[in-house]
Amino acid sequence: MSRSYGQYCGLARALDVVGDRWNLLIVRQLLIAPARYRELLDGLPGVATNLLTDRLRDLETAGVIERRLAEEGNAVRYALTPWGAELREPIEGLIRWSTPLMVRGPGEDHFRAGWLVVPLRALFEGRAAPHRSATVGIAVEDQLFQLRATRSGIEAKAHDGGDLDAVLRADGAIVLGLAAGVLDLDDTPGLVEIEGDETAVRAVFNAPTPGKPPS
Amino acid sequence: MSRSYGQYCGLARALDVVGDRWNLLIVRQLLIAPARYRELLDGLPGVATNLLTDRLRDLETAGVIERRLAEEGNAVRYALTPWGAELREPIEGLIRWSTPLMVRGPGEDHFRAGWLVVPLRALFEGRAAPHRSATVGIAVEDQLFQLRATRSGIEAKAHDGGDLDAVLRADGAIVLGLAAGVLDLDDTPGLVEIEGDETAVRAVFNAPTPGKPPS
DNA sequence: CCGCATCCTCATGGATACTG
DNA sequence: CAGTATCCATGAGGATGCGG
Repeated sequence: MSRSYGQYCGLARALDVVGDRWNLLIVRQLLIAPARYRELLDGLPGVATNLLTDRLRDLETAGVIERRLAEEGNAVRYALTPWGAELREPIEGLIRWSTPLMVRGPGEDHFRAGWLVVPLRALFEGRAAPHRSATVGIAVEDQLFQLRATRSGIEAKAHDGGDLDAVLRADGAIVLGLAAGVLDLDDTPGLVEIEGDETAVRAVFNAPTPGKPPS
Repeated sequence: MSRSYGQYCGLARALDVVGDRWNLLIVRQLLIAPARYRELLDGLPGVATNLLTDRLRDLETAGVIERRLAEEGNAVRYALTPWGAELREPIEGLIRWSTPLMVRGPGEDHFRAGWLVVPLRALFEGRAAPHRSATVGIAVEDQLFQLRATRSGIEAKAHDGGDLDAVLRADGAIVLGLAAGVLDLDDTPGLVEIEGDETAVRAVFNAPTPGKPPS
């Protein structure tokens, strides 16, 4: 555990628990689904093994995550506690805030399709959708499309002006007409399954109240 | 600036900007009010002067804060940009999440009355109040009182069962019957003024959906 | 005084190799 | 597979200096 701020302030005490490097990204992975150690390593490109181990221990003793022993032999599975799962709200807030940082595209950054689960749930299931409209852009094989979620439903159009069929199915899956894949958002904690090349799907999110890009 | 996560994920890119130590606490201070360098030092007990300088530069180049030259001579004043001010939402989320960490009281931690501005605004002005009820406990000279904000107004009662007068005035100030002080929340970015001993006021917040304390 | 810049020490993070 | 152990680079924290 890192050094405490020593401040009687909710934000400071929250950061004492989840403010260390990698901690919130670990929570992001477990918001997608409970995972094994190896799955976490793969979903957190760049993390060192000793750091992941340290952070998992810290988060466990803090009560954010828990180790579950699968009935199958001795396999360990990490999952969020109910309190840890409540980090979804501030994490979704940070994701909405990050919009101006996403519009420049992925560049050389790593990408995992599973990362789409959290913002997609924020936009289509969360509180943002019923309250105010939101737009999600999905780039499929270098073409950019926009999905706009309003109270009346989901509209889709190509970024260049042409229209596109997109359906939010009754079972919660989003099917793009270009058949890039099926995003399955049915049950908590949510799991994305994408048919075809995983790296073919990129997403750019427009926040409900977008701020100014940092130039 | 610290090392980038190198992940095309909204949370990772947000943390590339505000994830470094002290960054979100600096934003907290500027959510209270624009401030001079010296005021920031006082509102961030424990920060080293070189770190504060570094972080202020990082946040400025990232577009989160800006330096304003007051017309009075050469005084520098730091303030949030519009984009930086949108960090209020995720910060309030983290503060709500931190409730189980606050109930154990301040202990040896530092305290500044100004820190109350952010959560109080979250509870009484923000989205939490109209949507669902919230309870704020304020400890005044070792006595604990609870303020409960509902759609119908503000109720107050002593923690031990006795009643207490508390008024949310039309001008936005909260006046406790015990005359501990007046919390003035009138205009953005909000300023707290407390009459009397600053350290006499402590606050414990109950989140709308409180999680389990970490034992 | 204010607003930093420099210096120093030590804890932490990162990459790689290794082990039960 | 699920971590440990090790080594090195970096960053945090405290003290002090310094120009305006």
